Formats: sequence, C-alpha cells, structure tokens
Amino acid sequence: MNIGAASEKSGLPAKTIRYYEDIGLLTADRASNGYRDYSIADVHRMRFIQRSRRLGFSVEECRQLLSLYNDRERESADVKTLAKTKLAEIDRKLVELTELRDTLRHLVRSCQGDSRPDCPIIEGLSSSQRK
Amino acid sequence: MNIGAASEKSGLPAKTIRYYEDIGLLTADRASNGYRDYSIADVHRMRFIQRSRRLGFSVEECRQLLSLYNDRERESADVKTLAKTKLAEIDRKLVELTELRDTLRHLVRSCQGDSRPDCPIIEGLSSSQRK
DNA sequence: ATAATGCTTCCAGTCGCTGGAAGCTAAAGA
DNA sequence: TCTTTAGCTTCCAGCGACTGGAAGCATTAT
Repeated sequence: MNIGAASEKSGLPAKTIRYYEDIGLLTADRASNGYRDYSIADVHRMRFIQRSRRLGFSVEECRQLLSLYNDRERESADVKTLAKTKLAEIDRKLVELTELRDTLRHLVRSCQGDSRPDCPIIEGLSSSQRK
Repeated sequence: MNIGAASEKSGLPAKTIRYYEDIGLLTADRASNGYRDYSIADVHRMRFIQRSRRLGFSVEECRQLLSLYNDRERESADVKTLAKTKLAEIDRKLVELTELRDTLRHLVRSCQGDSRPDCPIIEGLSSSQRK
C-alpha cells in the first residue's frame, strides 16, 4: 500500500508519516519504483502512534510505548507507569485550563462591550496576579 | 531598572523580554552603559503580556490586546470580541482534554500493571478509534 | 585585585510538524 | 497514443515561542 492509502487508513498525514520515518519512529519497505510500501501492521503502528499523540504523549514517549507495543513480552507495568504519569499531567493541565476559563469568563461577563475606554478585561489582564 | 529586576517583577524570563523586544512587542530605553532600562509602566506592560499569554492568547493576539491597552481610547467591544472568541476556544480544549483523560483513566484502571503481556493500555492505544 | 555576577549580542537548537520546489512515476481521459 | 493530472520522491525552509550557549563588556562583592 502506498503512502496515500496508509495515510488515509491511519489518519496521519503523509508528510507526518515521512517525518516519523525520518526520526526513526517508523520504517518503510520500498516498492520497485521507489515508493514506500506499507503493510496492515504498519498501519496499525501508525494508528497506535496517532492515538498516543492525541492522548498527549510526546513523540519520545510514543517511541517508548511503541517499543512496548512491538515487543509484547515486555511488562505491562512499564506501560501503566507511563500512562499514570501522563494522566496526572493531564489532570494538572485540566485544572489550570479551568481556572483560566473562569477568569476569562468573569472578565467577559463584566465587560460592557460598548465604546467606553474603561474595559475590565484590560484592567484584569494588566493587574490581577492570582497565585 | 535593569532587565533582571524587570524580569523578577513581571514574571517574564529576561530571555523572553529580549525576545519580545526583538519581535517588536516591547520596547526598551537604554542606560548610558548600554543596559536596558525599564520603567514601572514597562513592567505593567510585561505583566499584561505575561498574563495574556498564560490565558492562552497567542503573541499575535497579545499584540492586538496590547495596542488596545496602550491606547485606551479604543473601543472595549474589540477586546470583548477577542476575549469571547478565546473563551470558546478554551472551552473546546477543555472538552477534548476531558475526553482524553477519561480514556486514559479507563485504560489505566483496566490494566493489571503486572508482567502479563496483554496490557489493555496497549490494546486500547492500538485499536480503539472513537469518533 | 580578583572573582563572580549581570548585562550585551548573536547564532543555533528545541518540538512536531508543515509548506513548497523540483523532478520522477502512474493512472485516467481525449 | 498522447497528454494531463495526480501521486510519489527528496530536500530545504519555516512556523511559534521561546531557550541555551558562547564570547565579551560592566558592575558588584570579597
């Protein structure tokens, strides 16, 4: 299967697939015409990476995850540890983002949106220094 | 005030302050020794930027916000529109991140974390394709 | 006097792609 | 069959928003 088909099946843009090959995250067979040739297993790996990235794993973490995925003999404890660390990180991000939204929402609510120059959004951004 | 002091007061790293000057987001007076010399107003602007960045505004948006901030005659409607757009974006991010967390949490919960090769995290990452 | 900061500039690198140019190959239409 | 178009190849450059490091002044502390 050519890169276009693999792209469609995996959800990764062709450019990204080539990039992942470049950084050694993926490998590719070559057809006689020089085109990359992918198997179903390759597409699975791509989807694995795509999903991991979407879940917030860095490319480096994907590399670890992928080595775990490629070698099923490895202990799942490793994977769990990685996933748990990532989960805590996401929770932190979630809290921060919520705070941020609340602040911004408050600012939007208290702004008239008319032509008066004393806009509370501007005030809030320049002075408030929570935490 | 030297860049170090301004950095401390604004919360922006000195490197970042210089970078912002580079891209024309900030300006700086110079002392006779060639050092940058900042006023309290400069620090206010820095804090304004720092806070805006933390709230998820891009540098480009900060530039707009800052021009609004520097020229208080401007209509607050402009600011409100910008802030509302940003708020919607943050809400979207929040939903996505929550989904992501739930998926990952589920995977972590269902993983034994022992030495067995059939780790549900790995399974989940390779096959599930929600949405 | 000397050592340790702190400041300056400039250049390079980070991360994770993404876009574009130039050129070859393959599939589809006239 | 010819031609257009699409898809593939490589390579190089750039994005955003910094961050790190080198080399070299200035200032402060010991």
